[in-house]
Amino acid sequence: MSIIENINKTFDNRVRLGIMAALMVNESVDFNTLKELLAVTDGNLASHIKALEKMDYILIQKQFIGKKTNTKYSVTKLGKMAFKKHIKALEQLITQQKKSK
Amino acid sequence: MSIIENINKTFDNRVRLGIMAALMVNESVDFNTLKELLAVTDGNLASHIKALEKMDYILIQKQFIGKKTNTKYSVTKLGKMAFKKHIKALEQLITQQKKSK
DNA sequence: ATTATAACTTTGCAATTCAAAGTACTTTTA
DNA sequence: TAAAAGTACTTTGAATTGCAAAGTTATAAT
Repeated sequence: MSIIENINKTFDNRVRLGIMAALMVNESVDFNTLKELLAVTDGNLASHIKALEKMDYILIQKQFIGKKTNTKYSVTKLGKMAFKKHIKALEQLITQQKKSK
Repeated sequence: MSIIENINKTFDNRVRLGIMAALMVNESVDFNTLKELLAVTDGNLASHIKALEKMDYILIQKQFIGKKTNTKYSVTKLGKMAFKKHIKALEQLITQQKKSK
């Protein structure tokens, strides 16, 4: 059993990690807020969002704010579990003990 | 200022993250131990090691154990700093507060 | 009617990742 | 002593990923 097998490949990327982190601490975050937060182009953001949605880690909700369209995202139960597992794996990785032998 | 700018791109990869983690808690680790620990092919490991060495994050030391060649690696001061900064950024990312407004 | 905003999709190139094969050198084994 | 095996790579090549830029659709403001 390798020490890195619990590290989720989906979260290898900084943008996806950032999206997930933002959604873990906020009930929902919209497209432009994420875009600003992560300093990425909209095409790039959209593609990472798509990747997370494909994994069923996040949920897309389209709405209107006044007369403007607004798309917001939230993390699913599965996404929460996956992210927590990832963080735990990172912690273990970092705090692992020296192995003797 | 983006919330992900302190996340080090070099550590986006699980293998490199694993190498660094192993070297942070062990004074040195040799090639075959890393290979086993991370469950990668030797070519793949060698290339990730090379990438870390190129950044001056790790140091290569060749020696003999008995009659066998043995290559071991250790983390440099720069590597330690970079890794710690990365971990700190991850922590901040995860524990960030809801921003109002 | 033109311009702007939102949230994309498409395109296409560049960088990354990885396994597999090849290499050089040494050592062990038959 | 010839063949096999181990160490630590390098090289090759193909697949995947990442990204910016441009294009798209639809509505809204001017």
